[in-house]
This record gives sequence, C-alpha cells and structure tokens, in this order.
Amino acid sequence: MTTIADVARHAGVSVATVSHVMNHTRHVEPETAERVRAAITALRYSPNSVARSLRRGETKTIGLLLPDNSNPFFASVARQIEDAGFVSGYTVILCNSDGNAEKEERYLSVLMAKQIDGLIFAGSSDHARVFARLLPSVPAVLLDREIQSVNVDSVLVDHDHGGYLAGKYLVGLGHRTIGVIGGPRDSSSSPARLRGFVRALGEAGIELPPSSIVDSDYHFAGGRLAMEQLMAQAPDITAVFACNDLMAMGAITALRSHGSRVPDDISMVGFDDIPYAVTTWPPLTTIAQPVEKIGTRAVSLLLERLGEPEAPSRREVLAPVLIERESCAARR
Amino acid sequence: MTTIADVARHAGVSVATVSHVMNHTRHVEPETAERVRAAITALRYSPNSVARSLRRGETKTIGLLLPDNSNPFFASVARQIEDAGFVSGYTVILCNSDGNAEKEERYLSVLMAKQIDGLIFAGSSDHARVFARLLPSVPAVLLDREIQSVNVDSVLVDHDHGGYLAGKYLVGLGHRTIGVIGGPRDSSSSPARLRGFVRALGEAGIELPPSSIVDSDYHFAGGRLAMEQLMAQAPDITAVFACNDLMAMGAITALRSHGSRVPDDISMVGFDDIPYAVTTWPPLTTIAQPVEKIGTRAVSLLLERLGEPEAPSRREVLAPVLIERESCAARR
DNA sequence: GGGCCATGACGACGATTGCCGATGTCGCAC
DNA sequence: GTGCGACATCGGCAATCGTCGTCATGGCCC
Repeated sequence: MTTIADVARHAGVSVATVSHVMNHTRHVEPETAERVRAAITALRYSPNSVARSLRRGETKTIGLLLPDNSNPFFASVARQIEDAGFVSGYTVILCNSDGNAEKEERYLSVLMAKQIDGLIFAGSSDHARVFARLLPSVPAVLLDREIQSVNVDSVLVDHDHGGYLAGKYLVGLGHRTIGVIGGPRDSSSSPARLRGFVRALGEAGIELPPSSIVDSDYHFAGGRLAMEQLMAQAPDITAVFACNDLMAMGAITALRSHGSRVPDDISMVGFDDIPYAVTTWPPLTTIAQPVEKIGTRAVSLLLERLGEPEAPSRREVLAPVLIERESCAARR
Repeated sequence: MTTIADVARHAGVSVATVSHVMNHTRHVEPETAERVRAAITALRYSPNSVARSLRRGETKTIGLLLPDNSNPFFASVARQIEDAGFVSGYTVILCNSDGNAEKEERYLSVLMAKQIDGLIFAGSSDHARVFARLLPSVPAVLLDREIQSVNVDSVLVDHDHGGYLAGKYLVGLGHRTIGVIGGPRDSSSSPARLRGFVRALGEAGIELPPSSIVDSDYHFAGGRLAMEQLMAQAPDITAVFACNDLMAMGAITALRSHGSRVPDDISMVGFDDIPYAVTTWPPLTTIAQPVEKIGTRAVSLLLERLGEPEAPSRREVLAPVLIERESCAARR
C-alpha cells in the first residue's frame, strides 16, 4: 500500500504539504500543489482512513442497529439511511439484533470500540439497561422509540393517528361492525394503532366489543389464523382493520378460502404499506408509514447532533397517510 | 475516552502488560493479570479498534456491495452475511449501488480507503473496469458473477438447472403448450434460467415458439403486463414459467382479472422463493434460490481466502430446488 | 530588521510487539 | 555447603502503523 510518505517523496515535498493539498487546509503554491496531485494519481494513492480516523478522532461511520434486515420494512429503512448517510460522506455498519437484548449489547460494544460517530437504533423492545450503560457515550437516534437521555433524539411515527385514519375511513364507508387483528401487545406500535382506531370509532358512537378483537403476531400465518378466529366469534363484521399488512394479507387469504370476497363481503385495511401491498388481490388499502422520511430524518437529526452535541434532545413525529387501493368498499 | 495508558497507570503496570493480558499474547503473572483486569472493568475500558487496526493492518471489517438492500432477496443475503460475519468477529459495511457503475466505483474507493479486509460483491452487471482497477487489491467474493482474476472467488447459483427443474416439472404434469415470462436479457440469471427450461422441454420433444416468450423486467407490474401480452399472443397455453416470483405474482394478478383461474386453468411456476411466495393465492410453486447458503458460503470463502491469500480462486455453485406449493396442477 | 509567505520537521493519536533487562530458579563443579 | 553460569519468567521501553496540526525555519520584500 502506498502511503502519504511515498507521495511526498515522489513529489519532492514533505508529508505535511501533501496532507494540506489533499485537505485544502492551508495555502500551497499552485505549482507545488499540482506536482503533489500528479504524484497522487501516478501512485494511485488513497489516504488510509484508519490512520486518518485515529488522528482526527472521527470515523465518518454510523452504526445501524436493527432487529432484522430481512424484514422488508427495516430493509427499506436501512436502504434510505445508507443513501442519506453516503451523500454526507458517512458509511453504515449494519447490525441485526433480532431484538435480543444480549445481542444488542454485544453489537453496541463492538460499535463503540469501532468509534462510530453516531448510532441509529431500532430496538424491538425497551432494554433500558443497554441504553443506560452505552447510549449516552455516543450520539444516537432512536427509531419508533423514546428514552429520556441526553444525546438521544427520536424519530417517531404517529401510530395512533394512523389507526385513527383507518377507523375514520371505514366508518366513512358506512361500516359499523368492524373486526380488528392486533399485533403483539408488547410492541409499542400495535397498541397505539389500536388506540387511534378505537377513538375514531368512538367518535362515531361505535363501540368495539372484545370479541371483535383478536391479537396476533404481525406475521402472515398469524393473520390468517386470527381471521379464522374472527370469522368464528364475530361473524357479522363487514370490515377488518389489521394492524399490519402482512396480517392483512393473511386475513385476505383466510377469507378467500372461506368463500368471502374482499371487498364485496368484507373490507380490509392494513398498516405499513409494504411493497407487497400491491401484489395482493385486491390491492391492499393501507396506512403507509413514511419509510423514506424515517430514514432521511434519522440521518439528518444525527448529523445535526454531531454538529451540536449539546443541543437539547429532539423528537420528530412523522404522520402516516392513508393509501386508498381496492380492498375496501362501502357497506352494502 | 479512556486509553490503555490509563489502565496501565491504574493497575501500576506498563501498557505492554495490559495489552498482553487482553490479547493473551504472552504469559502474565496471574496476580498482575487480575489487577489489570480489575482496572479494565473499573475504568470501563474498551480498546480502540481504530488504533488496533492501524497497528495490526486489519480491520475485521468486510464490505458488502449490492444493488439494493430494499430488494428482499438482497436483504436476506445481507442478513445472512452479517450473521455469518459476526460470529467470526467481522463487521459489515453496507453499500447500495443500484447497479450503477459509477456508484460502484465510488463505494469501492471508500471501502478500500477504509481498509476493509475483504469484499463481497453482488454487481448487477459486469463492469469490467471497476473490477480490473480495484478488485485485485482486496480479497473478494462475487455473488452470481464470475471474473478471471486472482484473489476473487465466486458463489454461483445454477440458474440453468433451476430452469430445467421448472421445465421438467411442468412437462411431468402433462403440459405441452407453455408460456414463459423472461427477465432482463442483460442479466446473467434470466437467460440461464430460460436455457435450462428450454432444454427440459426439448428433452420431452416440446418446442417453444417465440410467441410464447415475453421478456420483462423482474418486477410485479412488468409481470402483469407480460402476462396480458402472453394471453393475447399465445391463448392456448396451459402453464407459465415466470423467471422470478415477482413477475409470477404479477402474472397471477393479470390472470385473475381476466377470469382465468390458477392452477385450474393455468399453472404457474416462479423463481427465487421470496418470502411472499406464500402470500399469493394460490401459494406459489417456485424454484428456490438457496439464499441462506449463498450468504454463509460467501463468508466462508472469503474468510478462507483471508487465511490463504494465494490459494487458487474457487467457484462454488449452489443448486436451486423446486418448492411445490399450489399454483400448479396437472393438465386437464 | 520586522513581517510575511511557503514549506518542512516533529510529535501526537492509541494500540501492538520486538527486544532487552531484571529477577528468580536450577544444576553443576569445587 | 557455596559460588557461578545457563536459562526461564516477567515486565518495561520504545519503535511502529499513516495522518494531521503546530511550531519552526529560511527566503524575500519593504
């Protein structure tokens, strides 16, 4: 590997000069600078970032810790974050924790050792210990999660509002007896979605009996099972709100195998707007999470904090929007 | 940040000793070692990987350059690679190139500057220039791509064989007039899949007229359009082989809106076995790529090469397998 | 001679590691 | 029993990795 010293020798100057022409950090005689640049290209020199990082005390690297990159939602977020980081000269280290507290801790240690400049964290549940020990020592942005701490900003999605949107929409179509397929109780998102949904119904004077709510797990198969159960215990429903798209897709499958037609017999609203929401039949009406914004805002917050480490911590909440496709119809 | 010198001072030993107890790199009096360990935990010391990397000349980092992490196939591969790397102490830097040659080159430069120990590259097309300039200088593994070069291994999927499997299967079900929805001509995978498929048909004495082949783009909407076209120009087909699942899903949608039923009227075989292949109705019969193996084998090859840089380059080919679900039926 | 300009020399940054010195142990010869 | 050298054990010093910022220096002009 060629080093800055090689370049200096080749150009007949000192290493300091080479460094300065590369970084435009002090004036160098144009002629000299030209000679240096020539040497750089001649030797195909590229500065060693490791040495640079050691010297400068910054790595231009951000850690991205999320539950599972093979989950399309996180994959999209990761993609956005990587893109946004790259344009600002940052590189992303990807870590998958499966929401496992121990793994999160191990990854965090590695990332800290690697001297990341910042962290973007999408924990799957609240592991206070992890945060308390490690987070304060590096600027961080939490996704869909909050914590009282300096140095930590949050990007939140207004799940409550999303649920409200879904409720308003179904009520507006004339539905009165509505079923719900909920996500995991211990997630932070599902209860909020449910809350907003219930509120919308409440505003229309509609009450949601416990028998019209079935909890599930955010997965396709879980959604199918939940729908079976829902059909059994609340056979008169004309619409369903599934707390995510995957479960909505599973529910549609269950309905189809029972001969129910969507949206003719039952309307279906999902949540997330994953890319595959358009591949179902009928295409799924859903509440879209602003995936793109989540990623870009997270990076922006992080970079701003790097510029001003002592600024008070911020929380940014992003609004989901209703995407109307073909899985809902007015009540007959 | 606390450094090794702080620990040494705190334990009353030299930095060398601290280093040696951390790395078990020479015998240290148990008593002394214990004192050092105590100091380490007392000060919450964690060695600075950047300094270590500079000194050791290795970063325990591998670069992963792929077209698009939001594509579920690559997302899964990335996940597998990250997992496999982590257990061996490697960390992954994620880069999305969109298959854009210029981006690939920029990323490669950054990765080289960051002194990655190895590279896993899933290029979307052959950018010989990129490779020629940069690849030889770092151990690399190519995914689904080959190139004549030292230091470069490949993990390949036998697309030809996958296509063959699909053909054999449909022929075995009694189909004789079969349509094909192809992927991009300039990809390396689609033509190979097609080739294998045609061979299987040939062995059964079946010929594929040009009118039963429609090329598309590996996307859902493209698949739908292609199916429309296929129905128009080859109305008598009883089965379709789509060169990936997304197009198969689009094709099923097109068929449904024309009142054709899958598999009763038309059988459908996809390729890839993306997670969403089970969410269609009917669940999609498809040729599965060994996603998991691709990732783990890529990491293994890379690590083995790191251990033995001068070994002859290797190519590992992985066999796809037929996953029988419900989108195919015997010809009426 | 003071001030300015362009550049060079040099010491961190934090960890690893080859080399050397100090101390302790043991065996052997007298 | 004593003295001495060979050898093993343990720990410290200092060089090193490649880059960058600070201080120093030499030349030049007014």
